[in-house]
Amino acid sequence: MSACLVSPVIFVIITITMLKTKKELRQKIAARLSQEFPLSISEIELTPTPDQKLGDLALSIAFPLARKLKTSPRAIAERAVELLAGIEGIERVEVAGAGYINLYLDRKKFFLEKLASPTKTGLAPEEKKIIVEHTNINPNKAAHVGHLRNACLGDTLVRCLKYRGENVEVQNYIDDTGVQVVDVVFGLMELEKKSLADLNRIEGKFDYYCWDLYTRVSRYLAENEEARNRKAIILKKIEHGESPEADYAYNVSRRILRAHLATMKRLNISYDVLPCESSIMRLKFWEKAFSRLKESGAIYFQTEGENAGCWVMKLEEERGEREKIIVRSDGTVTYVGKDIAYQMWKFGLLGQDFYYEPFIEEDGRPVWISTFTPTPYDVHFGSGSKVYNVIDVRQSYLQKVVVQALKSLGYLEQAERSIHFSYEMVALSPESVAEINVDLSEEDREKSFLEVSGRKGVGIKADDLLDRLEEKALEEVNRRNPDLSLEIRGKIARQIAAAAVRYFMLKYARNSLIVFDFKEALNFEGETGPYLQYTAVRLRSIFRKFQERSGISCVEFIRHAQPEKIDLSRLTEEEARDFWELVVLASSLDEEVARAINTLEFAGLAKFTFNLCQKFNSYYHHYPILAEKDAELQTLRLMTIFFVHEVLCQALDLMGIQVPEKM
RNA sequence: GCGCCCGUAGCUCAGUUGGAUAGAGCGACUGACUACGAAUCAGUAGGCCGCAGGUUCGAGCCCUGCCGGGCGCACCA
Repeated sequence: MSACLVSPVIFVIITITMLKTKKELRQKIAARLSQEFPLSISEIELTPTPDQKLGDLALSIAFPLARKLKTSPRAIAERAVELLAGIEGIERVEVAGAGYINLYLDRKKFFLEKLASPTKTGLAPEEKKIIVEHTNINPNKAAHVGHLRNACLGDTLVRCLKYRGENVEVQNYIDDTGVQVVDVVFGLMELEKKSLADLNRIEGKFDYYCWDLYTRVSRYLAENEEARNRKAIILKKIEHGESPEADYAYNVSRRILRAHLATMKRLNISYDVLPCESSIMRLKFWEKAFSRLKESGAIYFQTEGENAGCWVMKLEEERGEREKIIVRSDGTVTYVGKDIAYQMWKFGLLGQDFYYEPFIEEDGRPVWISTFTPTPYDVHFGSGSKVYNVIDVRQSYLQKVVVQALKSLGYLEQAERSIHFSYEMVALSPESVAEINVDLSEEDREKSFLEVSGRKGVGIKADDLLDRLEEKALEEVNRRNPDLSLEIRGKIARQIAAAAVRYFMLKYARNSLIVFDFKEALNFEGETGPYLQYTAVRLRSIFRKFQERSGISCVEFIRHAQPEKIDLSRLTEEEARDFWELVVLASSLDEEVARAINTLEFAGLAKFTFNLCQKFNSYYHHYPILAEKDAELQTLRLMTIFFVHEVLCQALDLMGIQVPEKM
């Protein structure tokens, strides 16, 4: 809530005990109805009505009951209405249509309760410690838009979990010894003949430099078979920490990692710890996991067929003979194997931890990186009770293998609590590809969208996108607020650019493939991040002007207003409707967050925030606030938009969107 | 071939676990700034919810079969 203008706590005194949650209401309803009907609380579902005229909440239990009891739904609904009379906080109950039971809330009570604590009412933590792993970009090239989707989803999950009160640890796994890094090392050593000292003399954006080098190496390796053997030797040396190859890998991966962290910082995304694959290898996490997997029979040695000489695993619920190779015939472990060891460590099942040292400092707090040699720092990570892995849908099969390994080892609970937060990939529209100067094959040219490929250099770099957004935002800010200092204008432009990206990545359901298009991503109007920011800025502008004109802050003013004097019947029918719609919508943030976490669907949270802004903008357009002469009306409207503002700020914060001071 | 996902307005997408009259944004067309900020608002047009069956009081949502598209099924990560 630090992003907000005012404190969320207002001291409105409410004498009557209020209905805290929908759950309580359901319990009360169940208690009443079960006197006469065969019902349990799980069957009591309160859904919003399609129209405010039909009340606020609807029960449709009369339909299934009518079937069971062989009477008409209408008759049941009528009896139910009698039974439900006089529940606290419910003004009245009515039958509608063929047998819907509609509840009308006591508006004044409801509003005052919400105003007293605008955010954070019903949610409570459910886990001891939650680990969220996201971003995980190979440290061999610049971050691209696909990575942004991962990081935005992951970071929003983190923020929502923290809002629920969870203890969350954010991990960003660094595959610093994998083949992708090796490719770049190969390019530097073999193609460019650069010494380690030369590396440090490379000017400009190092991640961009490697982006190009990586595609060159990929092409070279595809064309030169003998070179692949030389690359394999480099890979082995890096895994065993031999000089100078390992030094190259270290140098490249750390430098690019810094670039990635800087990119994510532009989006207000940060991490607690950076576990490295090099640490997993050198501390022999895998060996430990391997012996356990062998003992339990989770994996077995294949002696015949095409997988002869490999350690393999089978997926339980899979038919057929398909085996997943965990250890190759040359004795080296595959990526999945390392991932199994890593997942075990996350749950604290290895009985061993990394060593850590500070890598960079963000907001006065160190971001720790794992090491394989002892350090003087007494910090520990891992040992979560629940783990979310944010990885795109293409890795579903491998994630299943990891979970299967936990199951086979007897860690059923941990297997149950290993959540693959999967989402569809980001592809590129032909128009966007045309802007980045890559030569495409005939085949690719035919497609309606193109998959991002680091190897081919097909991708929109995250920093390029952010730069373009900032540039465009700055133009707008310069035009609208020319009197602000250059520094402030720059800051606002950066905030707008970040909001545009974050909202863009969130507004699509996770199963929806995003075909990235510059025209859409660069839009600041309509359903976009800047629209949300603009709404919040206007709200604050009203509060600021209120204070300038009245000499008292909005919070103070509301604190001294006497709630019992609020008279909703003074509103016209139209205003009463608009007021109530706004209040009911704003009151559902908790539900939205709970749903987002449960379904891992953050598009709903994004749409909720957007709808709230739309409703507010419309309300604001219709009803004067500062210009309102009637003091009572003004107070009520001020209270209303104050409540909306609190909720809006909280929602924006959950999406990592900041509110600029001006726009 | 097997597995997972997706087909909703011209375009891009929502649709709260099966509820009442299918919603937004963009684009198109009309209107509204001597300002509580027009990055806004008010309005118009635009739909066999891929097709065909089924389940039931009720289906965009569940089941089956087609049609069309995407992804995965590496001793790559």
